[in-house]
Amino acid sequence: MTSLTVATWNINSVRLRLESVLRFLSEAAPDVLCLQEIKTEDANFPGAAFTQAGYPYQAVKGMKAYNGVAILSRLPLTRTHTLEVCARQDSRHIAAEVAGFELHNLYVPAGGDIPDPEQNEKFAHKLRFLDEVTDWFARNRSADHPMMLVGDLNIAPLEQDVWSHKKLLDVVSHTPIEVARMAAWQNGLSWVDAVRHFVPADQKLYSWWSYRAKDWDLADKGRRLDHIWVTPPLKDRLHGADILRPWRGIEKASDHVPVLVRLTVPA
DNA sequence: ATGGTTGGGGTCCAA
Repeated sequence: MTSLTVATWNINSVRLRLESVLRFLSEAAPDVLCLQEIKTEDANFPGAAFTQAGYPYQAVKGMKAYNGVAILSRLPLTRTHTLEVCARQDSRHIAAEVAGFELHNLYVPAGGDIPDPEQNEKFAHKLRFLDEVTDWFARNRSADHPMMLVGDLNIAPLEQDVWSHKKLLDVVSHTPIEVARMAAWQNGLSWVDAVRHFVPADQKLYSWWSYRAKDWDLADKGRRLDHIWVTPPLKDRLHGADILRPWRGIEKASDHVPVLVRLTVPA
């Protein structure tokens, strides 16, 4: 058995932050990196730079200006596919087989500001998106299938996944309605929250801090929006997880930081 | 209670 590291990072423009991604690959040395919000068409994805950095296996689903996801890997990626959730071609999902399991990389819609699907079409879309992916996994996969699901899910489900549970109950990303949707999705295939597997639920954990704070680090009003889940066959192979807060403090930082897990895989 | 910042594309939308 050997160890595999899989990381996920909402990069908020892969072209603007290319040098940061390359430094992350060099310093954290993940075997696989899943990116969200690459904000570029496939033709402009800086794939050659990643190949040169030792990540020749790549799966990219981009679009102009918005969204976009990609998987970079040291190991071969096979059976790559994408889902068009809510019949929109908005590049929010890509999946591939790697190291003997199926890896899904997702960027869930943020959902706008008003936490009411009647008044806010973006929030309605977010809820439909969650229902549709839940249904897709229920129909097409089972809990005994070795899978990992990563990405910016734009929901902070636990009380200690936000800086103030009380103050954020009406804030999109932590409302009971979307937290319930996420629980249904997670319970459907008995997905295990791989980060909380190592960190007790009463301990604060954030992966995102707003750009709008005067001092993000001092105020520390974060939320855990970025997640890594595994199905039961991978659960006992997990041996570590990290949320890399220091990446929020670099020059021209993304508002999200990398999240990673380590697991053993057959040699 | 309000407005605060960022990215991409093109003089505004999404987060």
